[in-house]
Amino acid sequence: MRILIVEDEKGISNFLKDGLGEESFAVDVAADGNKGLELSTVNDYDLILLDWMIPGISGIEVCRQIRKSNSFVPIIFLTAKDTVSDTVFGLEAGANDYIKKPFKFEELLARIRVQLRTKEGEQTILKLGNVEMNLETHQVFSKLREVTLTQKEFSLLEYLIRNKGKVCTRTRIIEHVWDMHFDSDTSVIDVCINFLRKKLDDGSESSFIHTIRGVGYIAREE
Amino acid sequence: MRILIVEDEKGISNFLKDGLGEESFAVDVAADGNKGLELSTVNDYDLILLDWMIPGISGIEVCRQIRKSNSFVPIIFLTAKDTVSDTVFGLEAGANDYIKKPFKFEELLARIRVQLRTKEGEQTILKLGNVEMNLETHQVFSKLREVTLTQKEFSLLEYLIRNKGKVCTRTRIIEHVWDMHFDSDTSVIDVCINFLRKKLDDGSESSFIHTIRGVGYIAREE
DNA sequence: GGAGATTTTAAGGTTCTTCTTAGCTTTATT
DNA sequence: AATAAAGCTAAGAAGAACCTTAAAATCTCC
Repeated sequence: MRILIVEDEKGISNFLKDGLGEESFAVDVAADGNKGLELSTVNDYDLILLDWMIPGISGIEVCRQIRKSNSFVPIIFLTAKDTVSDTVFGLEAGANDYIKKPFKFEELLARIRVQLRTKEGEQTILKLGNVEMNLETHQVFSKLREVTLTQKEFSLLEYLIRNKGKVCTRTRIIEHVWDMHFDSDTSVIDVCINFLRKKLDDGSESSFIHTIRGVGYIAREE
Repeated sequence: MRILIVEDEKGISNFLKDGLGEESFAVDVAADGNKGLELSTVNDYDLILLDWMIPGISGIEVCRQIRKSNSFVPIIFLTAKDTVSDTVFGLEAGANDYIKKPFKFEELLARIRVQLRTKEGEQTILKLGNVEMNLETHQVFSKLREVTLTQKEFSLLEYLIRNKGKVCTRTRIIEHVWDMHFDSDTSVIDVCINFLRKKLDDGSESSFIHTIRGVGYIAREE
């Protein structure tokens, strides 16, 4: 799960980044509106935390722009104000929720979970054949035995399983899991796939991650 | 499906070439305006990606020239700028769409698909007689039995089936399935057709890929 | 700041794809 | 029936893509 924080006050953004990191979200931070908008177009976030008052383009305008580009990513406003008109403005601009500063971290977390749940349809467990991954606890089981995966391995597996039955091209994988955009000459994917297969396959059996030569990989049952 | 990329930054053009290759497009690259214009007159592309700022003739001028020669090939501009006037200029010069750098690869892909009118969901499965190909999973079935094809075999089959009932001349096949650097005096097609027939036909029956002597091939039911 | 873990790079080996070649078969023409 | 042209097939060479491993670089957490 990947979250973008658009917030100029270093104190708050660090606090959020650390807190959310501990909850095992991948977190990016943008310190102003322009940067925030750019990151949100380039990357694929599961949720965006947007401060109302930021340098550059205002939060509300960032929100409007994102919606204009046909993205339905959940957006939660962080606002110091609490007037009715502001709230209305925010929701009209396409926000899903807002929280008034100062807030308790637990409360924010609860609201984030609400947004992600409606988006994911309560899906915290992904399954494919013998492999089961719990997104909340970050645990992975293969044939009921627990397997320890690193961050990268975990996201790669998550991407493959979310797209099970479809080919994941190398380019798509690099974009979604590594967040690289114009770097085609790398073999990180091969290595990471290698690790995954080693950790998840029980020796004899052939991998459920199939290679499609010249294209990419696909996760398939059976 | 064949695409021309006119782009001087090696990093970007390589990235695009690889990514589109994985989506089973045949891709040519031109590093400047003159080369781009030349290739576009010599070859028959299904779509052109045109960078705005390139050495030699500018992207916009290339676009104008192509249109002047009465070609209606879809053109998508890659642009770093985003002012209204630039967009207007581009569209006036005859572009069909434009995308602002930096962009997500999949967004570009979506726009390409729109131009080629092969929207996802509509055409992910191609059928002809007993043969069925799923473009998303890269799987091919013949009489319900799965068959493994290589990249080239896959693209060739795709081209034949997309044009089912029509004669595909050798020249067209070479142009659309292979990329440039090809002398006409080669028998790659024969060989590839041969493989396809072997893999897809169940022995006794005659192939659904018919040879038209002196012209090319045609895929026909029954 | 250092130890350990993670991630990336690099290189060699292996496998698979693609292309070429060449001899053979079919078809068309005289 | 002979000849030529076009296509078919098989086998092998060249090349690309992938796998594997190890070591280097980077990140994390005391």
